[in-house]
Amino acid sequence: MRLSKTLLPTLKEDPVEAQIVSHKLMLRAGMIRQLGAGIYNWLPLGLRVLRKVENIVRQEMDKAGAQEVLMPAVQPAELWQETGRWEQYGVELLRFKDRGGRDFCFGPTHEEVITDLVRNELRSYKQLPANFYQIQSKFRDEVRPRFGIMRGREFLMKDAYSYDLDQESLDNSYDLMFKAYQNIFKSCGLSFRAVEADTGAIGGSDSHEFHVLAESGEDAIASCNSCDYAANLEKAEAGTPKAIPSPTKEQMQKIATPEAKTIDEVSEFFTVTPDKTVKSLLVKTDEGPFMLLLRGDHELNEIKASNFLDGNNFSLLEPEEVKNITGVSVGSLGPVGAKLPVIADLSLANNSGFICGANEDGYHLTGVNWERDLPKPKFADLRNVQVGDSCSRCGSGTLRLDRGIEVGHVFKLGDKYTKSMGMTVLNQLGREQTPLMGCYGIGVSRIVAAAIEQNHDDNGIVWPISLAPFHVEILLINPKEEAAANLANDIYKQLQDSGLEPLLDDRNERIGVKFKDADLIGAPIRVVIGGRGIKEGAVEVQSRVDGSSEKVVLDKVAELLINRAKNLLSV
RNA sequence: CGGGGUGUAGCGCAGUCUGGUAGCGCAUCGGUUUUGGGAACCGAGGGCCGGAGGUUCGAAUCCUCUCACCCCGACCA
Repeated sequence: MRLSKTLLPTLKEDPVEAQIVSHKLMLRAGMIRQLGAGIYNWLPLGLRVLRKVENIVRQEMDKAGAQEVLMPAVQPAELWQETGRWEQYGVELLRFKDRGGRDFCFGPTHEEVITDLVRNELRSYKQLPANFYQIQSKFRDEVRPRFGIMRGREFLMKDAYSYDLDQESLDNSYDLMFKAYQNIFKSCGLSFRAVEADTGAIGGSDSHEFHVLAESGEDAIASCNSCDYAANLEKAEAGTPKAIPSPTKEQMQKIATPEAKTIDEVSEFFTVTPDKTVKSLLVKTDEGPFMLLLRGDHELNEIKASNFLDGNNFSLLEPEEVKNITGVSVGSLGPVGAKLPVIADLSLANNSGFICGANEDGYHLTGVNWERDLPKPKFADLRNVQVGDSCSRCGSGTLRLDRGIEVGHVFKLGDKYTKSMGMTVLNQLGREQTPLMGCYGIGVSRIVAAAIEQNHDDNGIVWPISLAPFHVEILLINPKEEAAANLANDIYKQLQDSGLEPLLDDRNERIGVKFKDADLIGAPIRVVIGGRGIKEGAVEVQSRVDGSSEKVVLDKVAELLINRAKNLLSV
């Protein structure tokens, strides 16, 4: 591609609306432009990268035996009503009516559409297992779109849906996808991690997320330093920490603590570390209010709590509600004498002599013991794991926390959709049987942003070659110098003929501008061609990755560039 | 949905408090000189000052309503 004939509007300054590196760089490098909140135009440079990701995904999906289809973006409400999701899905589902007043939505996902298709077309167990995928624009009316295409409302997604006759076959299909995903992210040149995940409202048994590790990630990932356990913080199981025994066999005492409300204040008041204290939180579900107990230095995991309580509409109570229900302020709540059902985190099971609120404003209890001072409550894993916690899987390792960007998610859905939509096939016995389903998503457009988060420096993007919009950039210092221009054109053509994608900066710009833009755009290899080099009989080949450069004699340049690019591509 | 902020040239902003029909830098176009890390000079074009209504002799500026976008929080297959 010749830069003189390409829309590549680079920006010198950081756009004010961009918060994270990838968003800034995508705007500055002229890859995208915003049209509305969470909605973006893809310019030529950005589209080239997007297509690279798409093709990698397509190749691996095909290799794994999935069949590509293309479903409509616009879907009739009837399908969603069949599975009940028309009501359940909430505000993120963009709904609208057609001319005749019929309800439609812009698809945020396609379980209903694909299941409708296959229930009409698949009749026999002989047609299973089957896996269909598409690469398509989705729309989710995010409450708060942000970070450019990282969390946009319209985005490009690869979604795949598998159908199997039984659990064993589903496990196998899931495994195939899991491996395909590893190949995909590896091919994209990303540093990633597969982690166990909560299945959320979509339901199902097993679920893994694939995360690109990056500081700007919106998710926290816990992983063990000894075994291969890794999980989203939402899901990560807490091991049981060592009991914190009471320093003395003291009796329970009520102490006036007029100024101490928060855990920090209470710990300071009693001059103990926060892990000697217990915090009491009030939550509610449809079933009513509950009191949850956590060690003072621990944090509530609302997903675990919500799953354990098994009610809908889980939420923390507001301070005013707490006061209304218990007659006590938030800062003095405690389990002794509490009239609500109490559930305590596992880490408290063996503790004794702890400090907690006295259920009376301005007072705390010290030296509290289970059974002696209050009945033993139910125990459950309610907290977020912390750095340094022992691993619940292997018991010997400890956990670390990293930030991750979720770029893929695989689920075993079971019969949730096939059953509600009445999909059956005939089995070996000639009986109707409801197949089991799996679904597998990849955020194609998000991968572009994630790749930049992981591959950039102060000057711009440093593409892994598999995603690079161009393999080699040729910087022609002065297009008016005929010898240099001829050489540049000649190299350009040779690169193209060898199947590579070169970018020729043949603009009538000063070399400084070209260098700056080349840094931004981030082609892995570049070559600088000017009159001086031609006179010396050698031009400079540079690496965007490590900034190294070397002089190469003129008649070897094209060959060297081709070999170098192909080497990088084959790794 | 709650809180905060911003809308003035393609981009970044000043002007708004204190009303007199708009300015700076970058970018763009023409010219001259330059040409190995974001050039210099000369000249030029480009604005329903987010929108609607109101106050006023007169509104980017004051008032009312509205729309859009950004940030924090809540929420989140």
